[in-house]
Amino acid sequence: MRLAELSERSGVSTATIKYYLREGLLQPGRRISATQAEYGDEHVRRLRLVRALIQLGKVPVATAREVIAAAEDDSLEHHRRLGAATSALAHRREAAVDDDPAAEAAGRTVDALLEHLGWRYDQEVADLSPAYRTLVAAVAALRRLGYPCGVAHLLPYGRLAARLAVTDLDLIEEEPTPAAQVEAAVALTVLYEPVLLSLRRLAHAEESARRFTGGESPA
Amino acid sequence: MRLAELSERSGVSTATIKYYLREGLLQPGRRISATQAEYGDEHVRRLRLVRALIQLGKVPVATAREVIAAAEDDSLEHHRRLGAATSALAHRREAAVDDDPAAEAAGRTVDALLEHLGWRYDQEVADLSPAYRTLVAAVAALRRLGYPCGVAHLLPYGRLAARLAVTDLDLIEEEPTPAAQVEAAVALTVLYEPVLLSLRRLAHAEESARRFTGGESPA
DNA sequence: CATGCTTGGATAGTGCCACTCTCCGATGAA
DNA sequence: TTCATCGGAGAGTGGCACTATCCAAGCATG
Repeated sequence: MRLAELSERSGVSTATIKYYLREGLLQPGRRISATQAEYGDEHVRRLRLVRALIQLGKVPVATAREVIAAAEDDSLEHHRRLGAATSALAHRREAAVDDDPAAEAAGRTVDALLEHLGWRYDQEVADLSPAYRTLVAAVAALRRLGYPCGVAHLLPYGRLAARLAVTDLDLIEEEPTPAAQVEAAVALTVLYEPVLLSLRRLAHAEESARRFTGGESPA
Repeated sequence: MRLAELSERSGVSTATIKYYLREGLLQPGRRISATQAEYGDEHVRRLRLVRALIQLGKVPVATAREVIAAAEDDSLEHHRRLGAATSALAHRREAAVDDDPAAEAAGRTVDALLEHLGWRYDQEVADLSPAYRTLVAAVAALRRLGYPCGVAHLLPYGRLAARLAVTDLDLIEEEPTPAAQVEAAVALTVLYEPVLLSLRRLAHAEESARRFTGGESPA
C-alpha cells in the first residue's frame, strides 16, 4: 500500500499523513525504492488511533507523540509501560494553578477526599500528577465562585469514578497481549471521556426536562 | 473600582479585561466621566466565571459570549433560559461526524442505549444535539479501532451519568434566584467536568496500582 | 528511449484563536 | 502646569494543526 491508498483507506489527507510521519506519530513505511514506501494494515490502524486521540480526544500532537513512544518502548516492563503511556497522556494543555488561599483550601479538600476514598495518598506523587492539580484547580474555581464543593459534594463523584475505573480496567485486561493492553488503555482512557461527558449532558437535559416540564418532553 | 483594581482583584491583566469587554463577555462599567468607568463586585464575580469557563472549561470565547447572553436574556422564562444557556454551552469545538458505516452502527447503538435508559428519545432533537453527535462520534471511533462498545458496555456509564445529573440538578435548585440558578447550571456543568475526568484518571491510577502491584503503592 | 504523471521528502505558508502591544486623546492628581 | 494614568481601538504576536508548493527520483506508456 502506498501513501495515496493509506490516505484513502484512513480518510486522512496525504499532506496530513506526511505531517504525522514527520512528527513521529506514525512509523515510516518499509522502503521499496529510493522514492517509494510500502504501508500496511498496522499503519491504517495506528493512523485511526492517532486521529481519534487528536480529533476526539483533543490530545495535542506533541503529547500524542510521547504517548505513542511510551506505548512502543519495549525496554519497560508491562505495567510500567502502562503507567508511562497514561501519564504522558495527562500532559495536555492545562491551566496553571495559582497559589490563592482558595487553592490551598481546595488542596486540603482534595486530600481529605482521597483519604475518604481510601486511595493511595502520596503527596509527592500527588503534586506531580496533572490530574491531581487539575482537580485542585477546579475545586478552587468552584469555591472562588461561591459554590459548595466540599468532601461531601465530591464523594459521590469519587465513588462513581472508582466504579468506572474498575470497568475500564476490566476492559483493558480483556486484551490478549501486553502491547494491545497498552494501546487499549490509551484509547479507552481518552475515548470514553467524550462518552462520559456527552452522557452527562444528555442526562442533564433529561433530568431537567423531567423536573421543569412535569416529565413531558419539551417542545 | 477602576480597571486597574478590577485587574488586581481578579488576577486578570488589564489588556485581557479590555479584550473581554470588547468581546462582550463582561458588561461595561458605569461611566464616571468621558475617560473613566467604575466597576463593582459583580464585575469581579463575572470575570471569575468567564475565566473559569475559558481556562478550566476550555470554552471558546465566542461560546462564552453566547452563554452569557442567554443567561442574561430576561425575555425568556426560567427553564427556557436554563436550556438556552446550557445548549449554547455545547457549541464547543467538536469533531465533524463522518458518514461511515461505523457511524451508522454507532448511531443505532446510541439510540438503543437511550431507549434502555428510558431517556426521552426524540430523533429531531437528538440530531441537533452536540452531545448526541459527540457520543455517536466517540462510539464510532471506538468501533473502528475494534473495541467493544455496545449497549452493554455503555449502560453503566449511562446509569452513572443519570445519577450525576440528579445530584447536579439538586445543587442547582439550591440556588435562591432564577438568575443564580442559570449561572450555577453553567458553572457546575462546565467546572465539574474537569473534576469528573480528574477523578477518573486518579481512580485509574489507583485501580491499576491495586491490580498490577499487588495493592502496594508504586515506587 | 522519451515523456509525463506520481511518489515521498522538505520548506514555507495558512487560518484560527486567545490574547497582548501600542498608540491616542482626555483626565485626574501633585 | 505637568505628567502619569485612564479607557478605547486596531494591529500585532505566538502557538498550533495542518496545508500548499516545490523538487528530484522513479514508474508506466508509447
